[in-house]
Amino acid sequence: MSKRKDILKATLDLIHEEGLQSVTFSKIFKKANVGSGTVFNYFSSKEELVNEVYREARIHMGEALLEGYDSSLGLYERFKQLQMNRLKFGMQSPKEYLFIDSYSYSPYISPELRHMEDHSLEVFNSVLAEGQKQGLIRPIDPRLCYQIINGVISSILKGYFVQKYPLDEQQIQQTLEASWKAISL
Amino acid sequence: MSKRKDILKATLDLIHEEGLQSVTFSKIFKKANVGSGTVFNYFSSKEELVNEVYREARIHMGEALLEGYDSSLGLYERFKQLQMNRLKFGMQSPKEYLFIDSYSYSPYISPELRHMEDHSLEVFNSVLAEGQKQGLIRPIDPRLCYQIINGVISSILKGYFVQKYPLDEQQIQQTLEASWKAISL
Amino acid sequence: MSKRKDILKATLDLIHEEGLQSVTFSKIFKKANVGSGTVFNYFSSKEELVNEVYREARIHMGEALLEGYDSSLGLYERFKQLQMNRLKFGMQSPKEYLFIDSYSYSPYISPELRHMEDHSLEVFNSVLAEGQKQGLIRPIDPRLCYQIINGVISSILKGYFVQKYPLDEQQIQQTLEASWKAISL
Amino acid sequence: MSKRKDILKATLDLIHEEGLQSVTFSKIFKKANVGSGTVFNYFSSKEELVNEVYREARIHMGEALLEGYDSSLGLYERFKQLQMNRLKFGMQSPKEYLFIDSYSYSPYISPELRHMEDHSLEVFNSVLAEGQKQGLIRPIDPRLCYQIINGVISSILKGYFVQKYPLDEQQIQQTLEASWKAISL
DNA sequence: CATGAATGAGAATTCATTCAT
DNA sequence: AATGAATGAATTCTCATTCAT
Repeated sequence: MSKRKDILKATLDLIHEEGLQSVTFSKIFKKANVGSGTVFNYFSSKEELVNEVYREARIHMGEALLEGYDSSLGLYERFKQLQMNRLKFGMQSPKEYLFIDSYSYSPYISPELRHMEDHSLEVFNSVLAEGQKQGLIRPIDPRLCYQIINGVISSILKGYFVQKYPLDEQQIQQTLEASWKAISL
Repeated sequence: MSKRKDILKATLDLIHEEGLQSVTFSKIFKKANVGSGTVFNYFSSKEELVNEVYREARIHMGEALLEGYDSSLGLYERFKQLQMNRLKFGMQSPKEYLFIDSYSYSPYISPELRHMEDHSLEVFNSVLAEGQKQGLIRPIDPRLCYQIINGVISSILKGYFVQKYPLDEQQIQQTLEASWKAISL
Repeated sequence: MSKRKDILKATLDLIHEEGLQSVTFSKIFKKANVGSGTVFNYFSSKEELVNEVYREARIHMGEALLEGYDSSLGLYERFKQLQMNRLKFGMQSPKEYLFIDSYSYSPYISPELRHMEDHSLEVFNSVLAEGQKQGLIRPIDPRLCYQIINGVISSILKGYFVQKYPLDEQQIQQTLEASWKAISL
Repeated sequence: MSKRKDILKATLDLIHEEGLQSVTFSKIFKKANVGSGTVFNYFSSKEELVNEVYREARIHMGEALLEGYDSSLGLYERFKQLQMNRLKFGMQSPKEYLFIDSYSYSPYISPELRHMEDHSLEVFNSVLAEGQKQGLIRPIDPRLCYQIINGVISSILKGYFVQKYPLDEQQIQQTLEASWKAISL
């Protein structure tokens, strides 16, 4: 693995373990096993490094959300696939998921990055729009709609992360169903 | 206003504006208009100060959530009241709401505080339990259930905060309804 | 003596002893006997500190140049007084003199400072102008004229500083005379 | 041009533009368009590199000062030739001239280099000595004498470099004359 | 209580230098 | 020779905290 990747990984790990406010370069050097100067060959400052971690996490999540997505399936199937993908991504990549969830609205992340191109978002919106046209989904502002279903997954995952409860197959199904019921007619 | 309150307010404002990781005492002194030594007459360290901000925000929110709550009302009425209170609190006190939402799981906040007594939580749980007994709410793990309805409000508020959309009366109603549909039978 | 003065003095001493390129904050702290943070309460960066050293040296020299200057004296007397003052200042304050001489044209010193108000310069120019009007001084561009007489003193002092020769009364007189002859008719 | 020359040139340029204290290898690499390792094939350290720049500048100046010097000419002619050469060298090679002028007494330049063989100095001294013997030049300590005439040129050049004034033929003549009058009887 | 100058541990960053290719 | 990624010692600078007034 390249030094660059070592550094990005160590940074994400540290953010997850101790919170962004206590991540220092010194901790990053040690965790990534690189010399102190090395980081600065790749990232000109801590802010840039953290933003790059964010960018890569967003790309990773964007891909995961669309995995196995089949536009020829029925609307509800597609909805469930997308939601399931999000839930699974959160369960499998808790560090990335939490980092994105926590810092998407932080001033530390540059606005350009926050609004980076995101194909999965377009797919989500097209599903919601189609559902509303078909009369399956309630006629709510699509952005509101998106926040609702996203919020259900996000909140469930956070409870899971702090071990409030396990997330077995049944509870996963209940969660997906809840997010569907929340917006469907 | 007392110096103590000046300091707490300045701290919350700064956390909101720049994120906890960029809040320094020096910034707090200036914003609160107090001498640098003054803070230490009230708070023994930065961690204690931030935790106190958290504690007061939690107390404030706890009261707001139960405002006008009437246990003699019907179950759905009570549910709506609680959810409306949460949404309204978020809209009226965005700094406190966001701070609580963002840092409740941060290592910077002491575990005791995180689990501080919270009457509103008990009330929520009793409503959910009663709803499940009455067959109005689906038989899901109550903690899951709580996360779901909480997650809807939280997510809607975050979109509102970044001005994705306004929150007028109609959209508020849609949000509350969505949170109810998500868990009701 | 105030900490601020301690720092300025230590900085000037170090520049004189080792040259600007090897002056570090760490050396300044030790020499000035102050904590490392203290410097930054007074000067926001090394550049600012060095510029302040320059500014104070210029003020000091400006005062010294005009010491005992009497506008009612004859022209040659006044010329000699000014030149003597410069020579004496250099001999008595070699660190300040050399620093000004070496860095007045350095990019490290801000242009505003380089062109700071300087009453002594005006006095010099008025003496030169008057001398030219009276036909005592050759009609050369006054700025050229100023550089010539200044250059004689400066160069003599540098030789003196590296102990090429002593500067006793006779040599001082010869120097002053040389600078006069250089521009007089 | 060889890499070695590229490096020496880039170094001199940087010293001129930003001052020795701000010259870093990284800047040299970029300006000279060589890889970072390349410098160390030619110079074992930064100090050695800078000293080599100094040495070459001194050699260059030494040659320029004696250009067209004809020992069979009259004394004043020879004096003027030498002074003119110095002035012309400064005007044509401001970077080298200023570097020599500024750093000849810096601890960064090795003492051996500072006192390197310099035929032009001997020539100067012989002219001054002869002038004194002939009663054309005042009987001043020859080192003082040398500093005086050198100082006039140096100072005039510095004013010219910061564009205080142009140096056209008339002003050049005035400068040479001034340096002669300063020491002549 | 209120203040702010002083502090020094430690964090961010620079930069000369090495070394494998 | 030429390169440039990697290094870590040295440097600049920050910031929570103390303490005398």
